Amino acid sequence: MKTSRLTSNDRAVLLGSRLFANLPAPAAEAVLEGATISRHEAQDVLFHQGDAIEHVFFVVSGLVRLYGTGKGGREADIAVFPRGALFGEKAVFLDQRATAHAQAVHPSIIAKLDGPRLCRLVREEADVAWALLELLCRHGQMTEKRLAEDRLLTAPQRVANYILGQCPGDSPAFTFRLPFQKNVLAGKLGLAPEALSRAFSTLRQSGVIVKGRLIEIRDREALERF
Amino acid sequence: MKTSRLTSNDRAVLLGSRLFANLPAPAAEAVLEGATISRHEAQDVLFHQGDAIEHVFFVVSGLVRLYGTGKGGREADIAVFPRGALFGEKAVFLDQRATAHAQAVHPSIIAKLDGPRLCRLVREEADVAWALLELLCRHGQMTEKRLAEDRLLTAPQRVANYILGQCPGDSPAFTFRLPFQKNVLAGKLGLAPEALSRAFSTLRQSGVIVKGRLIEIRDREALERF
DNA sequence: CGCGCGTTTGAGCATGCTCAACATGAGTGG
DNA sequence: CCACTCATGTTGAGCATGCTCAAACGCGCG
Repeated sequence: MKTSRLTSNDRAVLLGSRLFANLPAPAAEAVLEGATISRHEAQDVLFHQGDAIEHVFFVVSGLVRLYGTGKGGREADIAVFPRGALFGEKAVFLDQRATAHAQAVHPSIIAKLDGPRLCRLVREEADVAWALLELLCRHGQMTEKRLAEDRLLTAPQRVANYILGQCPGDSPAFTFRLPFQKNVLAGKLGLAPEALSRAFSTLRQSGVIVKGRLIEIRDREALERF
Repeated sequence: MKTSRLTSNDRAVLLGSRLFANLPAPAAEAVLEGATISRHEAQDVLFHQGDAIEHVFFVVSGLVRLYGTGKGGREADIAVFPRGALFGEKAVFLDQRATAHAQAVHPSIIAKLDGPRLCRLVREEADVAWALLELLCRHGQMTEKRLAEDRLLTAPQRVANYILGQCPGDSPAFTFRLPFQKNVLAGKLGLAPEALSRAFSTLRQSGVIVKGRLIEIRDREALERF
């Protein structure tokens, strides 16, 4: 892992992300001031539970998973962050240590925003505060939704749900490409890889065809009924 | 359910809660401006998934649970809010409809803060924005922690965890009273009531004695090992 | 006293995990 | 371009956990 300054491409990705979308340019620039970039190989651990966190992390490219650990080295994914996602902000704002581990799933470029500086900006710049408030609300809702899903849905239902979440508004049939290995999807859905595989098998009879990372849905209705 | 203005006792509870703890008096007053109070019987539904939400809710007294529903009327608790807790804020700030149902578990007094007004205050008053940001961070962390627990811990482990969370810092033995029925605890922990009962049975051999709502822990170490 | 709710206990069952074997596929080097 | 290799994905069998359904229990309250 090595650290450097932002390239102009990095800046473009950052400024184009949801967080910055509704932020006036000066405020956005202020947030980026002092940010650094680091590159990580797949499997690199960005931080461990209990680490002191001094930065808010932003995925410029790649994929990062946030996970907790239990007895015997068992791991459970809490969230998976694609390009454009922000994480680590809760620990920073609460001035706490990390409550989970973070690991790069793909080779990743990560922007690190200066934590204390961001805290100050939040207190001073209403626009920044509002942007982060919205972001936290969205994160919170995602997590709550996932919690409810875990408790309500079977494996095939969760997978069906995920697939429907990937598909555009109303088309009855469509195809898309998984943005990561099935491995990772299984973790995200709280399933063992074998369970995911079997869930896909089950869904085949509802018109879901899986070829590698390509998912083809023939009958949206059937999926929704699941 | 009937609606009225805040009593001075209501104000006291609100101003003493975590949200207002670090808020200067004028800002706190501004937040409370226009708030109303409503009383609810146990089992009353405050709102359903999909309802338009115009208020941020605050539990002055009683207990409220937030839950999602699945096929066949199955329910899964997302959170349980005791006195002093705030909820509904995510839907309000994102200007969305409710993503879950809320139901009074005990007879409850609920303060309703005017949503649009609060949004405006957040944008104008840095103190208010910061207070809500912290609150959202705490909520988010709780939810994430629960998600990880669900996926990592068995029923007895979750119960042991809950018990340890209720106990003061370091005492090796202690006793406390459940703040609600076992029923509700089961929901909060994502268990069927029967599973909770059996978990308590299991924990008996680790020095946990349950008499009605009274929980007595003889050996804290044994619980942590679980 | 008896009704009703909350809790406990029991038995059977479904879901998903573990472990292991096997298949597939991508990447590497000859 | 093929062969080899390692990682990834699939399939199978057995098992553990927790859910469902049903019945008994206990306690509070009319």
